[in-house]
This record gives sequence, C-alpha cells and structure tokens, in this order.
Amino acid sequence: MAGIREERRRQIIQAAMGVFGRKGFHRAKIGEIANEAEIGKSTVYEYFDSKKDLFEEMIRFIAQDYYEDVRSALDKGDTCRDKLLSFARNHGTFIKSHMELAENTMSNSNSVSEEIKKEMLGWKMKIFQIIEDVLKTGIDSGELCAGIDTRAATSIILGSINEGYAVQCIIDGKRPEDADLEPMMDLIFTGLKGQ
Amino acid sequence: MAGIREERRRQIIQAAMGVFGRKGFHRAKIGEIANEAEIGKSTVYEYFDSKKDLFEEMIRFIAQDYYEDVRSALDKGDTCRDKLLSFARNHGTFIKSHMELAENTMSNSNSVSEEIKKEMLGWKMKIFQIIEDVLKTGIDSGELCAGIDTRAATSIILGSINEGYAVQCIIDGKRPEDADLEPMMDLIFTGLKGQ
Amino acid sequence: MAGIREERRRQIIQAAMGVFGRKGFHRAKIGEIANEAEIGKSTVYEYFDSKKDLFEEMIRFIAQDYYEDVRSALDKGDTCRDKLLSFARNHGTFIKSHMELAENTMSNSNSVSEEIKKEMLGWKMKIFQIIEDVLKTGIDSGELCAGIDTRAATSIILGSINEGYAVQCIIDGKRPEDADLEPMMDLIFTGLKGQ
Amino acid sequence: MAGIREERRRQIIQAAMGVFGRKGFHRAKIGEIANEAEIGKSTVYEYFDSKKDLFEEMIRFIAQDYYEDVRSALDKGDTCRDKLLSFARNHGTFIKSHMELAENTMSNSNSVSEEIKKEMLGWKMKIFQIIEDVLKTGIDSGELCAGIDTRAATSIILGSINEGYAVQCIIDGKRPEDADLEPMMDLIFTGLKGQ
DNA sequence: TATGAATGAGATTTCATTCAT
DNA sequence: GATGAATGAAATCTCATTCAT
Repeated sequence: MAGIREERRRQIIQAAMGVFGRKGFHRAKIGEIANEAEIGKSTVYEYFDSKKDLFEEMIRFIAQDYYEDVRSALDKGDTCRDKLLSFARNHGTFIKSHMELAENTMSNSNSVSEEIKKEMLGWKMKIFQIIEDVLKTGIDSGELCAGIDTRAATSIILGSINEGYAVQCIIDGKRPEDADLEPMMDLIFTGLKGQ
Repeated sequence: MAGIREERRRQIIQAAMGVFGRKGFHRAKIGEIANEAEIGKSTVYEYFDSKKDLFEEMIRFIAQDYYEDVRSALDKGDTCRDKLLSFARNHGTFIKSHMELAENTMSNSNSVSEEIKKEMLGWKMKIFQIIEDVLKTGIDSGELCAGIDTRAATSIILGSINEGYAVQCIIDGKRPEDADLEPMMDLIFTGLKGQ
Repeated sequence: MAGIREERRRQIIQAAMGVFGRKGFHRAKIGEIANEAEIGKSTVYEYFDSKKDLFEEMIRFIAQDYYEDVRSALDKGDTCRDKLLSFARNHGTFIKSHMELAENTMSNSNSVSEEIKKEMLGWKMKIFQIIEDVLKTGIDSGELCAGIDTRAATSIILGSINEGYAVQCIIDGKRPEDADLEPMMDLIFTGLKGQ
Repeated sequence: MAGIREERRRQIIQAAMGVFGRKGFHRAKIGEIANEAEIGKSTVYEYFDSKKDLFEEMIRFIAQDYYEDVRSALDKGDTCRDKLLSFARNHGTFIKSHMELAENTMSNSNSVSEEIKKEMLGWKMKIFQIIEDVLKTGIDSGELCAGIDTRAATSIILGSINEGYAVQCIIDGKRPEDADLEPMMDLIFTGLKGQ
C-alpha cells in the first residue's frame, strides 16, 4: 500500500525533529538528518523538496500533534481549574520537547515562508481561543468571576505557563515533567475568582 | 586616547544590532554589518575576534542597556502597581526592538558559547530578582497580600507581559508602544491582593 | 517476437528526440524522457545501457532517417538544379527539427564517444559525396560548367543552405518550411554554370 | 590603479576560454577554470556572479574581439575579393579557436540568458551587414554584377566559409591556418560577377 | 590602523544508475 | 519484464577569516 511512502516521511520527520531541535535550522545538516533516519542523504530529497520544505512540514506535523494533545488534555479536567492545570502539565511534558524550538527558529528568520508563519499564527490563535473558551465556561458555571476580561486572562495563563516552565527548568534545572505550576495557577485563579 | 577605539566598537555594535536583528545570527553577514558601519569588512576583525564574538559582545551591550532601563523604569512608579506598569511599558518600547531577537537566537544554538549563555541567564535572574523585590516591598507596604508566593507571582508578571505583547503586537498588529497591558495587570493584581 | 522490444526502443527514442532536442544532452533528464515515453524511469535501462548510449542510438536513428530522406529528395528532381533545391527544402522541413541539435550537442563534447563521432562524420561525408555526385552528373549532362572544382562547389552548396536557413529562420523569424532559398541557389548556379 | 581588478578578470576569462572551449558549458568545472587561472576556486566568484555569468562575459569578450578582428581584416584588402579572402582567412585563424564553440554551446541551451542570445544575434547581424556592405561597394565599383541579391550573396559567403573550414579541418584534418578557401571563393565570385 | 583581495571548508541539491520486488 | 525506491558522487556557490599592503 501507499503506507510505505507515508511511513518514510514520518521517519524522516522524526529524525528532523531531533536534529533541528538540537541545532536549529541553519546548523542542522541534511546529512545528519539522513543519518539519524538511517537513509541516504539524497533519499531525503525524494520525500521533501528542500531543507526548508522539510522544516516546514516538520513544523506542521508538530503543531498538529500539539493541538490534538491540548484538546485531549483539556478533556481530562472537570473544573476550569483542573482543565488548565492539565493543559499546563501537557505543555510541560509534550511541548517542551520541541515546540519551543520551533517557535524560536521561526521567529525572526526567512528560513520559513510567510505562508507557514501565518499557518503557525493560526495554530496559536486556535490554542488561545480554546483556553479563552475554557475560561468562559468557567464564568458560566460560576467558577470564575463574571466581569473578568477573558482575553487578558488568557494571556496571563499562557504567558505564565511559559515563564513558569522557563524559570523552573532553566534556572532551577528541573525537568519539565517535574515542574510544579500549581502555586502559580492558584495565584492566578485567586485573581480570576475576583475579590 | 583609547576613546576612538571604543567609539568604533560602539559603531560596529550598532550596525550589528541592526543586521543581527533583521536576519538572525546565521543569515547575518559580516560584510553587511561592515557596510552598515561604513567600514571595511576586515576592519571588523580589528575590533572583534569573530562573528560569534561580535554577536556576544552585542548581546552584552544590549543586556546591560536593558538592565539599566529596567532600573530606571522602576524608579518612575511609587506604588508597586505603578512600578510594574512602568516596567511593562519599558519592556514594550525599548526591548521589543531587539532583546527578543537576542533571546531567540540564543535559545537553541551553539552559536553562542556556554559562557555567554550563563551570563545571560545571570541577567535574567537579576531582572527576576528585581521584580520579586518590588513585590516584596509591596507586601511590606501592605499593598499586596502577605501570604503570596512571590516567586510564582514574578513568573506570572514576566510571562504575562511577554505574552501580552505577543498577542497584541503579532495577532492584533499593534505597535509595541501602543499595546495596553493595564487590564491584564489589573487582573493579576486582583489575585496578588488576595481575596 | 522481438518486435515488441523493437517497438519499445522506438518509443523511447522518439521521446528522447523530443527531450534532447529541447534541452540538449546535459540538461535532458532520463526521468523526463521516461515520462514522455510513458514508461518507468528504470525501464529505459532495460533498453539502453546509459544516457550516453541512448543519445548515440538516437543520433544514429536520426542520421539514418535523414540520409534516406536526402536520397529520396534528390530523386524528386530531374535537373541538377531541381535536385539541389529539393535537397535544400528537405533539409529545411525535416532536418531543422532535430538534426541541428544533434550536431550541436556533439560538436564539442565528450558526451559522445569517439566512435559515434566518427560514425557521424561518415554520414556527413556520405551526404557530401551524394551532393558532389549530383554536381558531377550536372557537369556530364552539360548543365554545369566542366572545369569547376566540385569539392569547393559542394562546400558552397551545403554551407549556403545552412546559413540561408539560419538567417531566414533566426533573424527573419521565418519557419523553416517558409524559407526561400531559391535566389541563393540561383546565384550559386550562375557561378557553377561558369562565365 | 583599478587595473588589477580588470587584469584578474581578463586572466579568468582567458582560463574560461580554455576550459569552456575544451569541455563545453556543462562539463566545464569552475574548479578547473580556477586552476587554469592559478587562483582559488572561490576567487572566481569575486569577479563573476556565477558560472553562467562568467560564461556570458566570456562570450561577450570573444565576440567583441572577433568583431574588431573582422574589421581590420577587411581593411587589408583593396578589391572586394581581397577583402573577403582576408575575412575568410581571419575567420580561420582566430575564430576557429573558440567562436564556434561559443556558438555551439549557446545554440540550444538555457545555459545562457535570452539577453545574451539577443546580444549575440546582434553581433551576427553586424558581421552580416559588414559583409553585405563590402559586396555593395563591390557592385558600386563595378567589380560585381549590378543585379545580384546581396543578402543571398552574403549568406553564401558566410555559409561557404564555415562549411569550407569544416570540411578541410575536420574531414581532411588540416589546421585552420592551412585551409585554402581560394578555389571556393573564386567559384562564388564567378557567380557574383554574373555571366 | 584599515582594507581590498583571496581562499578553504563546507552545505545543499541534482541525477544517472542500481536494487529489490 | 517493469518499476518505485534508494543512493553516491559530484558541482555550484557562500562566507568567515586571513593576508599583504
């Protein structure tokens, strides 16, 4: 079946995640990706048009994956608070492994086309929306204070999670899965519940 | 005197900020920096050992600058809230122009030595500390609730500011100086004041 | 029977004529030829040893074809003059479509083996000979002046036809079949008929 | 003075003439040209943007050179006949060394831009014009018959010279400078003088 | 000190050809 | 016999860095 081609693509993307993740776009070498995928260098070009193409496909793959993880993470909590904690934890375990890299590599570089930049922005907005929706549900259920600015609140949550991980992992040297964001979330919730 | 040498260094670093800012580390070309500084390409090497060296010196320059701006921004407020708003605004105007680039370029790349990475981490911790101190002062003065986890709170503040700018600038297309973080800060403060 | 094999060869050579014609030897890709022949890329290698081999076989095919066309073109005229005009026209219609390409590609390139170069030279000499024979017949029949240097005359005829087509097609933008070589031939004949 | 840069360009173009001449565009390697010019490979790129660029500049150089040679060759004869013989000889000595190669490489290839193709056509037309002018002068002076079609005559002359060299050099194995085109020219002139 | 010129090391990409089914 | 898949070898071009003036 056609699965073999798809299988190979996956295999190359896996390798790419490793190498791009470690080196960033420019320092990553196609040869190394091929090695990691245990195929010949030129075989990569049978599946992807160029280094840039491979990179962008990888980003798409990761984004898609992340998005689905987020959705299922949110299903794991009942209350608004639980959902967000679950989201935070998920962000820690799964994402830290590569999403950030992707964001970083992308931010200021023409390595990636405008097209994919927009696409990524779309994913980011989707996530933002999902979280904002969770908050709205929290308001409806009375868990959160009615008057809050949900947009601002969402920014606080997303930003805090990022920063929280950064502080605990980079400064304190914890592994993402060991980071504890509960105190931070509690503090945020105190505000969201209103005085 | 040595001032002329120092002057030239500054000149080159200025140019470097422009080019590295626009292109990122790898796509920036020494030749372009030299052009922008209006000197010959090889002259750059009279002042800096290598591209990496120039890059790191530039980072140091920016970090130092940023740090001082933060200090003076904090002096501009009386209450804890004012100080943090001032800090946020400062982050917006000044930093957005290049700090982020620097962080991005640095995050996942061996372009920069471990040494400078640690140095940067040091700067980051200093900023973190300053903000945490502001919060502690706020607690002492009774502006903020006594029992709060100041570390978590600092993460929330720093993270939220970043995210807030990202959302308003990238998604909404505002210019950094036009972003309004006050609603967000208010929300955070509600939590910090305790229930 | 072996006819099917022969059929396939022909089919591939047809495709090769198209692609080599459009792109020249080096820029032509086996893959494209295979596409044009509507077969798999590696199938080409079942019929030809290599790109070079395919190219040479194609040249042979064309040369053979051309030679036969020339022979029959010459039969279409009675007088020496008619024969040569017919030859010229034939050169225009048929050959211009690919012979020139072949000559070009061959001229300064080790893409083709010495062997085929000699072979091609052989064809060229055959054509030369045929034309010279036509002239000799013309002399015998009294149509042409007795004393002329038939070798020089043949060069003039062949060269003029080439140049004539070049000028009219490339500079004037005519299609080969619309080029009119009669005035030129008349002028040549005036010389060949002697003063 | 700036002559050093110009000098180097010349030096590289000389080498390019050798290598492109021997191998043709595609098989020629920049490295080999650099070797022949006794400089580093990348130095070539300090003077020319790309292989194609170098090739085209070389062509321009040759064309210019050729054109000037033709002009001075024509000055060496008094009668129309002498001028053309001189032209023919010049074509033999000088041109055969590379012009043809250039033409060949150019003919069917996107190796060269449309721009240069047009430029070359321009040179070709200039030469054509010059020869046609010579003929017209011949008519005016009574050396040639008044009624002849000078355009056709020019085609005959240019084509014959080419073919004449081809036959004598390739088939007979003569060196260009030993080829004798006089009989051929005489034959042509017989026609041009009219009966 | 300042710099134009030179270059070596390396990276991406192409494609003819082989292999395995 | 036919072919999709895989690849190795090669070639262009880039650029940080050094050299010589």
